[in-house]
Amino acid sequence: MREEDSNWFARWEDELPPPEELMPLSQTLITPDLAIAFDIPSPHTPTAPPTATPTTPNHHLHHHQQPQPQPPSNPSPSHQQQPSSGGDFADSGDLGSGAAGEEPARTLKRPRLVWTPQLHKRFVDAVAHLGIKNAVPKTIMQLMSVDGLTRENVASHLQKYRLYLKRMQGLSAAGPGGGGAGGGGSDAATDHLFASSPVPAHFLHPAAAAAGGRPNSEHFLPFVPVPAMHHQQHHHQMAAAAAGAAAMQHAQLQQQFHRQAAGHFGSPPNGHFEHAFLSRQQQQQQPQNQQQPFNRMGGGVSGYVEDMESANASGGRKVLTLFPTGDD
DNA sequence: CTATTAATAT
DNA sequence: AATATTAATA
Repeated sequence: MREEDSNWFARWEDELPPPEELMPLSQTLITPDLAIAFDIPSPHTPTAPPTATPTTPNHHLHHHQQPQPQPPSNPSPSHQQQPSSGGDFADSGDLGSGAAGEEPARTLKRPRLVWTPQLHKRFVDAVAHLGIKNAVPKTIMQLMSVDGLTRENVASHLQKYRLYLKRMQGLSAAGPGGGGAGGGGSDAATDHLFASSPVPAHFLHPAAAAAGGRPNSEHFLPFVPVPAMHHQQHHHQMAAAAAGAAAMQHAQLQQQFHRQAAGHFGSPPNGHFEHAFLSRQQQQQQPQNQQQPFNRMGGGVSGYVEDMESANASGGRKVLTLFPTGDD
């Protein structure tokens, strides 16, 4: 137990690849152009959209970072969204009456971020590396270097993560002595995702860490090898990846999901996954056009992941799934 | 004014 | 339930 404490950070670097090697993390941003092209509607129907047209989960939006007006250079025919049977474009008709006459297209809403175990791991590593003190959203986000990740994303996750930690501490301290039924488990269905990554000891036993060895970096570790974001604007640029690589990732992801979130969208009859990933995508400044040949690969992988789940009353939900650096 | 956290909404 | 968004506060 203690030993781990002593070297937990010795290997963190091992797990966290330097930015130089920072594997092509990927970001998953919807392509505004695509959306616009498709006339993604912004149904101002706050009250339950009708039955059909689930593809219009948009309401209003207002905030931050979305890379510049994504170069429309993506008029590419990569419409391979969902091979739903031919001519399914029918639904793009005029979805949401509002679409016409409004220009919500410009302001696109970002798909929900899906915290994959990998992402979460990066998160935990970053938090651990920073130490509870500095583990604030912004810093974590920077350390994670996951392009596309926003501060709010991290903040939200952090909030939940803290709750999880607390829950664990409570259980640990008070002793699960309860019958077990009411106590709630630290693993299993209660915290599926969180349980998948080991929580650094100091997080659970801050006292012990402080009292004994204090592996907390807190002051050393120059980290932040990340390009650094100066303002609050990221630039996302899509780079075309090798089709093979992308395909592989795709396959991997599917596998992963099958074993990890198998209960989420793996098996449901109406659950489908159409995940795609990008490749290199750090914050770089590039001419606003110059999009690579994009993913016109045979597989049909898009630069972002767009998945709709009709399992929710929310209607269509786009899911953004970032991809981990591949170290794991 | 910006970032963080807590609360709340979807 | 998992994330997002808002509100209040530091």
